[in-house]
Amino acid sequence: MAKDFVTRSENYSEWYNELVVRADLAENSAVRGCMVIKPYGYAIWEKMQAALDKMFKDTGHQNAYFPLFIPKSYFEKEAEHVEGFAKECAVVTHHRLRAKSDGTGLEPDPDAKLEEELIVRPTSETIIWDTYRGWIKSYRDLPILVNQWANVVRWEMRTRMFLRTAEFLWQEGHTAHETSQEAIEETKKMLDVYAFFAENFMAVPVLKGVKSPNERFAGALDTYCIEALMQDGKALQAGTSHFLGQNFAKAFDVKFLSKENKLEYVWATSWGVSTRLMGALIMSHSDDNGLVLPPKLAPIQVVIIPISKGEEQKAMVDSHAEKLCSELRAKGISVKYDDRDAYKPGWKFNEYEFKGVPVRVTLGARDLEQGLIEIARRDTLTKESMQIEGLSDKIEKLLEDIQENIYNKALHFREESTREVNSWEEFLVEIEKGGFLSCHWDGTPETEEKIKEITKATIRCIPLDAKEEEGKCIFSGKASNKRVVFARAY
RNA sequence: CGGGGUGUAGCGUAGUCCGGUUAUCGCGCCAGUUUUGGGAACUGGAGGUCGCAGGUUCGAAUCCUGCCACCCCGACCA
Repeated sequence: MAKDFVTRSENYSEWYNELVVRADLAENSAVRGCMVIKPYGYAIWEKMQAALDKMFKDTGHQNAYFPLFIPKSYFEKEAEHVEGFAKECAVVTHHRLRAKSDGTGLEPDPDAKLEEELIVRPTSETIIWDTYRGWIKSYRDLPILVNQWANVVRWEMRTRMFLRTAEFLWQEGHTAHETSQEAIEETKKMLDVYAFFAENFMAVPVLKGVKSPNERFAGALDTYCIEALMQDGKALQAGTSHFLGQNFAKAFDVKFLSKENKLEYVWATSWGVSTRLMGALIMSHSDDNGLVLPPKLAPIQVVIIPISKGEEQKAMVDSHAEKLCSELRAKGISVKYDDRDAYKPGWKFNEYEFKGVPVRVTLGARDLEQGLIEIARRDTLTKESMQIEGLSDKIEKLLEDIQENIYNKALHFREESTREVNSWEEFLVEIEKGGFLSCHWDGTPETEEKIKEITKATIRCIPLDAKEEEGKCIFSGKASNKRVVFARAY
């Protein structure tokens, strides 16, 4: 049991904050709203990046890099876009500091004021579309399929590590196409990539859908999203893929000559996932004993802990450990042998349990004399004695089992937290219990806005697989032909 | 940005109302010895601008003023 660790039921948000720090994932920095991602947390992010990056490249995308700074005037070119982001921009006004006249420190040098302020990018559509104008002249230049791994800044009022920080890491794909249809296909394709990643790597089941107009990205015609459900019953938007139409092409005058020799505006998409995925990962699987990681993203998949008395036993345990490590590494499994003398086995058990290492192997001199070892799995907290022969094969299989088990557990939770609601009275009761509520909605922003005002619940998405069904809006009673998903969200 | 709360060692804290020796205790840290199957024990030791800046006072962690940071609840959001 984790000592002095608050439980989820006692205080969910305190549980989350403490978990992030105690599992050594990240800590608050001296800079307001910005966190330090620590090596263990960053290692998880690197595994996420590697898997996503491969999928982007397998679907034909290339990486590139655009400037951190964007001239202010670029934001003025797309009206909806600027309205969405203006309130949370960091602005660079000077390029030099000088000593204050009273000797108390530094101040921006008035002589070094920028003629035009630079915005620290909150997202890169504007600078990228300004650049694309120079790249695109003909249909032969299309499509452009580019992704960028970067940091962005959004000056948020209230921040929480991984879920909402003023600076965060992400990737943003920006593609340019000849036709509307091709751009929409790209938007959906990348949504599928995200959903596949969430479910198969993170072991987090997600709902694929389209945002209602209220929740749409600033400047998009359609925003597709994946929505996950956290253990406290709140929804988390885990990734978005936008169909931008010709909005940015028009704002930045990006045209191409078609096969028919007609000058046309380019069709665009953008899509992104961020370090917020770390928050989704943490909140989906972890328990009152600490972090639980899916094997596919765990920096350490197997930890080996030795127990011995005296030099002779230690040598024997060491040699078994060495053999097991090399067998596991040959299978591409990341393994750590923790033979530090400074900590006792019990201490290490708790340490790795808290950090979510999927499999623990205890190599004890007493067991080894009988050819046995002990395997503990983090997801179920169960232990089992096994014969040492063929151990690496069993561990390989076990890692697959754990990956599947935590996905199924999360899926089961989501299914049991998703229910159909057919009346306003019922909605008011059910929304308090958390989870996804599948309801009829009249399709108007006014209704959505009122429901949000009264209950804090928003439409998370209109599921892509929603079936046609006659019904009445839970709020207005007007006709509706499909159900949408409501929830309170992060 | 509005409402509420909190700042004392790396972390958690006592002391603050009612100013007065060398700022309390636990964890952690360092050294040594004994230990090792679910967070080891003993002995010794290091570590403090009491959030910051002013002020009142013989004397301030304690009283006053201003500022800053963080947490919770709202509005906003990947």
